[in-house]
Amino acid sequence: MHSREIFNIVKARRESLNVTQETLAQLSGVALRTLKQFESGKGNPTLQTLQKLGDALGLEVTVIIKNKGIN
Amino acid sequence: MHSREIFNIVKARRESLNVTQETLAQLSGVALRTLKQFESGKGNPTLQTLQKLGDALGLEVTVIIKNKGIN
DNA sequence: GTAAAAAGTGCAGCAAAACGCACTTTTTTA
DNA sequence: TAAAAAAGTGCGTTTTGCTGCACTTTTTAC
Repeated sequence: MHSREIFNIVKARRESLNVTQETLAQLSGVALRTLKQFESGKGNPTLQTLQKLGDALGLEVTVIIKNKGIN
Repeated sequence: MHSREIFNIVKARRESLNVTQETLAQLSGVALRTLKQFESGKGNPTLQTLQKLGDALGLEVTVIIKNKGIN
């Protein structure tokens, strides 16, 4: 599970845009409390929630599924 | 939201391995009912649930986040 | 150094993801 | 084509992601 890394990217992006958690919450439709959880490294987000954050931050969120090793 | 496509990949993979929904449920730890929902195109999975299915199917599940357009 | 802004946290409630069960429908196979 | 296996569905329960509120801590700006 690499949700920690995902949250870090979201946070970095938000900061690089000079946007507060509160503003991002409003823009994305994800609750401030939820954002705070994510940025402090907790949580198991749904695809929909990730998508909302990505949309608001101008990020393209894609799930890649590929074979592991030889098949 | 491309969860539909993700579910299709999971289903295709399961079928190519000749594994039933029931067996995949056991192997992955995701409930049979939940799998059925997914494969019939419904649901908004968490990263953890996707990961469980990927693990059981020998698939690598990765979330890619990249900039949209010019930044 | 202090006030304001932003970020982090505990707690409780709600909505929905995940689940189990019983049943029906579709597909497979003998 | 009948029986068995697999897949799909309705419904109720449990679990947990998401939320709001109140508060504390940290960071920023004056």
